[in-house]
Formats: sequence, structure tokens, C-alpha cells
Amino acid sequence: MNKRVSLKDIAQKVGVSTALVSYVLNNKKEGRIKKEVAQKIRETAKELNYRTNLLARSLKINKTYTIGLIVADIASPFSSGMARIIEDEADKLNYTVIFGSSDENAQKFGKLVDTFLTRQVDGLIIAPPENAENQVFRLRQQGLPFVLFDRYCPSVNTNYVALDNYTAAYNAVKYMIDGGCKRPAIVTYDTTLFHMQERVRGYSAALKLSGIDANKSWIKKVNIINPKAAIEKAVQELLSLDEPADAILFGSNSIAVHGVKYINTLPLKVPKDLAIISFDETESLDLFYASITYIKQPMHEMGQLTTRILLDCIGKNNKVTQVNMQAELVIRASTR
Amino acid sequence: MNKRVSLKDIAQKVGVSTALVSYVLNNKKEGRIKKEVAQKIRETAKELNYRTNLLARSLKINKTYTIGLIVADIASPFSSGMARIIEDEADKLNYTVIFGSSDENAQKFGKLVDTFLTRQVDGLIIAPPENAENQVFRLRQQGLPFVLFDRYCPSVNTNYVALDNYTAAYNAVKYMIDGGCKRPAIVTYDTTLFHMQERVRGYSAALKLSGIDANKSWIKKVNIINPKAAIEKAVQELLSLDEPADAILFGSNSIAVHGVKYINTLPLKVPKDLAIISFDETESLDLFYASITYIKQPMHEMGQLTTRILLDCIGKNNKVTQVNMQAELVIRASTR
DNA sequence: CTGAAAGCGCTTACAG
DNA sequence: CTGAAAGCGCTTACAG
Repeated sequence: MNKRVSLKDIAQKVGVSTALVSYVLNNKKEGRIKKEVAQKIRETAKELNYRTNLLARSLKINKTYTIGLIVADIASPFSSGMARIIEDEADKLNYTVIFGSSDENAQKFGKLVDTFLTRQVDGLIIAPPENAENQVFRLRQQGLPFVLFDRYCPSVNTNYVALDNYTAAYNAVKYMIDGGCKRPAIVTYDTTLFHMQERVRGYSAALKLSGIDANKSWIKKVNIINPKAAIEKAVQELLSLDEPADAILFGSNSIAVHGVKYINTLPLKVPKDLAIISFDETESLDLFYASITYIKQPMHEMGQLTTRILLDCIGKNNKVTQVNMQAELVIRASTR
Repeated sequence: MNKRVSLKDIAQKVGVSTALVSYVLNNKKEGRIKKEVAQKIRETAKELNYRTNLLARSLKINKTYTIGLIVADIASPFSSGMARIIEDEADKLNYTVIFGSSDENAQKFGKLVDTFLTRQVDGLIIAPPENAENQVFRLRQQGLPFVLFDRYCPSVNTNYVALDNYTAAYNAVKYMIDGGCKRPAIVTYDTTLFHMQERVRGYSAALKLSGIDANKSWIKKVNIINPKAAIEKAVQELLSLDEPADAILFGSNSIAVHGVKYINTLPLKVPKDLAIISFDETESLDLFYASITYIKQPMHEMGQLTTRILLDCIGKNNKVTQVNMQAELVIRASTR
């Protein structure tokens, strides 16, 4: 590995102090430095292929221009899509992002927070897993800027950018009911994650306000880990009721994928016998004979906003910004 | 933001030197330090919630325990899947990964390399875009450890982990020919990227060795940016030949997705009228009536190996490791 | 207009 | 067994 060139090398070659070199290269004290000297310094820096040692600078100025991103799993489309948007937005202000996957596990989550703190990130963007309220609370007390996205903890007063999941679910179910469905069901994860509970709450409200008697067996919750079999079972049960469900809201796109693939093996017809709506888009279902109506999150806006709020907070960490974005119901062929 | 506690704070509280604290916390000079003192130092560190300042350490030891990952687009399944595998493997040795997306653009690629070098990464994992040979070559001269994956530049003698694309394509096409196909076509990207050219080379070799007269119009190349329309046109042309193609090898999973979606709108039957094989898996096609036969890359092994080779090289950057992995042809319903 | 010097928070060779 | 001190490569208040 070749020796890196430092400010000192440039200073020696030009015959000035390292201070002066630093000033010139950082465009400080402009106009107060002789043009020729500045010129010469810049030339030499270029010639020697000088590159600032960010480590040293960061140590001195106590700022790393790095943000940490904690998602559930970087390999999932939602997480990696967000990562990309955040990457681009952060890059505009010369921030680099380091990432980690929590696997919906509070302990792994804690380890990641710890790693990122040790690495002196300037801030964090976090999709907190279940049971991480305490850790988020402690983080808040530490004073490091961070913003939650996708999920948030209502008990902790922090920045967040989330979907108005209640309204999104409400509107979706209402739409199905208005379309003639009498027995709408929901299949979602068995979790205490607030954003998921909001979806169920929106579902229930839609039934209530439409005068439909809620039936407990219409709400199916499956374990978030390896849910395939449980989802199939849930759908099967919903369709085997004395009065079978005639509409299903799938609580996430991955649930929808398993659910619809299973439904595809059944003789029933969508949307005539069964209406379907999915939370989030699912390219994987594009070949299903009835294109799936879905709840569209404004991913791009959410990612950008999340990043901007964080960068705003870095340096002047005062206000708390909480955003609940509205979803759009994209109506396609799986609903009437 | 709360003041961080430093070695000095611990040293003062315990009444020893910072050197001693450093030794204890890093488990150096074990056994040569009084047990009680060591104990006391550890307790105090814990009590004050001490966290090493990695910046300072890195500056001193000239090692950041960070690796940079440059992919085409972190939002794509291949890239994010790899990212996840690399994350896990790197974590085992306490490395953190920072990432960036090149968008298949050599200039963006150069900017990312530059950013990562400035951030003093210990090494790089790179999927180089087209026209980046020079940059890879220069990187090689710099002496920073790195390993290419997925693609590589045959003109530069570096570490890489790639698929044996030639054999993979050869076997796939050979399989279709053995199954009775007379006029196999290939739809792939119009690119000078070596790994893609290898796929075409494998395709051509299979025709030749099977005694099939190659027909130039069987090879369709589409632009890598926004290829949807071009792919549909390519498929349409292949099927409109006087003697239409009766088999298609899609050069990537995203090409296959567009291609098969289009084919799904046509009256022809897969695999009777047309056999299909895709490079890489494509969950998006799971609902197609004939499950797609595909060329499976050993993603997990590739990701792990790539990371291990890099970490091996960091610190003792001597040998060059080049790995061409064998793909597996996963035979399903889209071929006879 | 420019430089000497302190200091960010560590590690480690050296001395005792 | 322990500590004083140098140094990693920067930035910046201060002095002239």
C-alpha cells in the first residue's frame, strides 16, 4: 500500500506551513492568502494526488459525515429501495451511509446501534424492530440525532416519518365494502409493532363505520418468521368459514405474495368471489390474472424526507419532526 | 449531544495513566497488570459507559475496520442480496460496510472509489461497471486490497469471484438443444461487460458444438438502460422470423421478467412452442404457468468467498485469488 | 498575509 | 507492574 501524502508533504514541497495548506484546501481565509501561494499549493496537492484524511479531520472537528442506516433486512425490496433513496439524498450533502440489518431482532438492533455509535456516525436512520422502545428511548437521551422511519414508537417523542397506516387500511377496506364486499378479512403479522397494529385498527374501523358486524375469525395473524405455511392456512380458514370471507387485505407485500400464490391454486375467481388488496406493491404478482389493487406508500418522498430531517437535525438538534404520510390506493383488477 | 467519555476520564477517576487503561481495555499485557487495577478500570469503564473512539484508534493504527461495497444499484435484488451476505460475513470479523451504487456508470463509480479511499476503507468489494478497466487498473497500482465480484476485467490481474458464465450459458443452451430445440436464441444486454460477453460466447459455442448453423438474428442485444420496450421488440422479432426461434436464453433475470411478461400475452405455449431459460432466479415469474428453468448462481458462497478473500488480503496483501464458480441449471417447467 | 502550537482521543515503544 | 511521551493527520484560535 503506497504511502499517503499528507498536508505536511505539501507544505514541505511548497515551503509553507501545514496551516496554510489546510486553509487553502478548505477555502478558508480566501482573499487573505497570496494568490500565487494558494495557486502553488493547489497545484502541488493535485500533483501529489493529495486526499484529505477524513479520519483525522473527523477526530478534530467531531463530525464524520456518516449516517447509519438500520433496516430489518437490506436484502428485502422495501429496505433496499429505501437504502437507495437515502444513499442518493445523503450523497447530495456529502454524507456516506453505513448500514446494518436487524432481522427484526431487538438484540441485533442494539448491537448495530452500538457499533454505529462507536463509529461516531453523525446520525441514524432507523426502522426499529419489535421490543426496541427502551433502546430508542435511551438513544433519545444520548442526544444523537436520529429519525425513525416506517415504524415508530408512540411512547417515545422522536422524529419519525411513517405512513398513516390507520387511514390507509381504513380506505382500502372501505373501498372493498363500497364495492359490495360483506365479509372483509385481514391477514397480517402477529406483532406488537405499532404500524402493523394501526393497519388492523384501520381495518376494524372501516367495518364498524360501515355497519358490518366484526367477526373475530376474520382477523388472521401470522408469525413474522417463515410465514408461508401460516399464511396459506389463514387464507384457507378464511375461505372455509360457514360464510367465507369475500375480501382480504394483506398486511404486507410479502404476505400478499404467499397468499395470492395460494389463492392462484384454488378454483375461486378474483375479484368476483374474492377481492384482494395488498399493502405495498408486489412485482412478484404481476403475472396473476387479476392485477392486484394495492396501497402505495410514497417511498421516494418518505426516503428523502427522512434523510432531510436527519441532516437538518445534525448540528442543530432542536425540534422534533413527526410526519404521517398519506398512502394512495392504486386500484387495479383484484377489486370490484 | 452528551459529552463522550474518553480514556482520560477513566484514567483520572481510577488514578492511573491513560496508557494503562488502554492496555487493560484492549487486553494487552495481560497478566502483567495487577488484577485489582485491571478490575477497577474495567468497572469504571462500564460505569461511565465508555466506548472506544474508533476514529482516534483508526488514525493511530491506520486501520478502520471498514470495507466499501460498490454495486450497480443497491435497490436491485442481486446487489442487495449480495450486500446482505457480505454484511453478515464482514460482521463476523467486526468489519462494517459502507456502500454506494454506481448505476453502471464509470464516472459515478470513480467518484465512489474516491469517496471510499478518502474514508480510509481497509478494502473494497466491487462490481465494476462498463469502461472502468482503467480505474480498476489504477486502484490495483495504489495497493489497496480489493476484490471484484460478478464482473471482472480480464485485462487486470486482480482478485475476483465470478461465475463461469461461459459454461453456465453453454450448459443451458446445450440442455435446450438436447431437449429438441432447433433454433435457440439469446436476449441479453448490449454491453462490453466481460461477464455478459461470456454468456453469449457460451451460447454460441453450444450451437456450434451441436452442429447448429448459427443465425445472427438469433442474438438480440438490448440497451441496459430502460430495456423493457427493446426486450419486447426483440422477443417479437425472434418469434416473427421465417423460422421462429423455439428457445430463448434470457441473459439476466430482469430481462427474463420483461420477456416472459410479454410472452404471457401471446398465444404460444411454453415449453411446447418455446423453451425458456433465465439467468438467475426471478420470483417475479412464479405465477407464470410454466415455472422458469434458470441458471442458479451460488450467491451465498460467492458473497462469503468474496468477503473472505478481501479480509485475507487486508494486512497481508500478497497473493491474487481468482475464482470462477460453477452455476447450477435448475430445471423446471419452461424447458422440455 | 503567514506560522507555531495546541489538541482531537487514541496506541505503543521505551524507560524505569 | 506502570507512566511519560511521541505521534497518527488534521483544524483553528492566536500571535505577529
